[in-house]
Amino acid sequence: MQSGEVPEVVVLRLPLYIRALLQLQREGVGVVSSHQIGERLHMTPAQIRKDLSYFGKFGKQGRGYCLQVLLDELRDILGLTEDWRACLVGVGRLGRAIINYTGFAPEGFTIVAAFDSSEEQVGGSVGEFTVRPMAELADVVNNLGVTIGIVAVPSEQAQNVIGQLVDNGIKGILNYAPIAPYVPEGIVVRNIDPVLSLQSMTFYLKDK
Amino acid sequence: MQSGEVPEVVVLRLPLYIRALLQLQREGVGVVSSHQIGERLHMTPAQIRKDLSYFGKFGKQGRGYCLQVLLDELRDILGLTEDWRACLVGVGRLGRAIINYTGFAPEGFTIVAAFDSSEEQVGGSVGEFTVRPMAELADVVNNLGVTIGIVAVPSEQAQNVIGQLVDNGIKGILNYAPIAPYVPEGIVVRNIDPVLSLQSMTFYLKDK
DNA sequence: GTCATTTTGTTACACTATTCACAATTGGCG
DNA sequence: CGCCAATTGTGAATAGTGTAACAAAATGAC
Repeated sequence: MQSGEVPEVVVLRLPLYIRALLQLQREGVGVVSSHQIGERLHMTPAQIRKDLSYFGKFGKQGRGYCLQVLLDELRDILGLTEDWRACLVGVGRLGRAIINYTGFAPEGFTIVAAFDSSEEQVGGSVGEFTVRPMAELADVVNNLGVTIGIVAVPSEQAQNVIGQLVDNGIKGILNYAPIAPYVPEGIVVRNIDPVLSLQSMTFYLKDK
Repeated sequence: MQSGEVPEVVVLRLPLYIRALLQLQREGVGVVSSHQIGERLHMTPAQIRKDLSYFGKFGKQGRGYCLQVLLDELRDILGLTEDWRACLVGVGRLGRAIINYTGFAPEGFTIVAAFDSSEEQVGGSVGEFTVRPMAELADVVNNLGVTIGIVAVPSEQAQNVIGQLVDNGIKGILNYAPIAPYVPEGIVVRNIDPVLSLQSMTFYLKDK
């Protein structure tokens, strides 16, 4: 299956399906229908079936999907059987919160190094990490097998930092800075931006 | 202009335009073209013009947009001329990070109260706030003019907390818990979920 | 004042995404 | 065994989004 032929919207939904399946699994469900999944996620069953059909046939007519099989397939499709290593850049308030965030590890994402471009931070310790200078980026990428960079620096520095990450071989960027970064073709960016979310929310809240 | 006739994708992009305009303003630009905005955001000028056309005519042919006018118009469209008050529920690690986050205030979003459902947290202090019990929710909504709830509780509690917020008159939810919450018609939800972002990212990173 | 240049707002078109609807199966039950 | 109810996978229909292209208008040069 070539990534190119699967619409990105579909890929973005696959993790939701995994979530729903895990939830149902905890409740003891062993065989699951597109209808049940859709209920959890407030989506139509048709969309779920259509999305899955991009990757193969995983269900049985009249019956549904074997939960465990579908879960494994989805994890495989998304590459979640590997362990993914990330480095953090920026150990200010936000960066420290990200390092202490316990939601990444259970899903197979591990932060293995912390960087900062400010002299004052370098050498200090954050959680279990000693803060490294940006100069050690190449080392870390090559020796610790890091493929993902998490960016938590002020917006003025973010584009520059992202450039450095990419130049040193990072393939994916999780960007917490409020900018629309430029990256070369083939680099994957995901932006986390609660302010944007609030700013679009108010459109629907005003005049009420 | 009815909200109903403006596609949501368009509304989601408006805050980006504001961002780009602010950036250009800081650089001393006074008149701006859709091409310049598009450059900043890596979007086509046509899309920007089309999006703006849902709300009116703000530009001059041959010249572009008066930056300040367009900025004010966009802020008005999104309801960002008001000040928005939010309450936080959940003062664990994540909640504390959100309270200390400095990105909300400059954009007109203020957290005015902090809640927690655990007895141990209630009465304690977080930043400048004394943690309140959920029972005070109605009071706060009515007396402090809170319209937005920020949810930073464990996933098992999230749906329940969101239900309480909605029952007490909250209109918008910024949800940091990894669930797809159910809310009644008319309530606006935005989810912040970095794990989902990473899980869809790896689809494009694997096998490289 | 005229002309070349720029850039908007908008219409028409191409592309993408979602929903519908149904044949094909499956499993359970009497 | 044969029938009923459930549910998949998918092609066709519908709905939604983005892009291209252009007339109209504004500017500035000469």
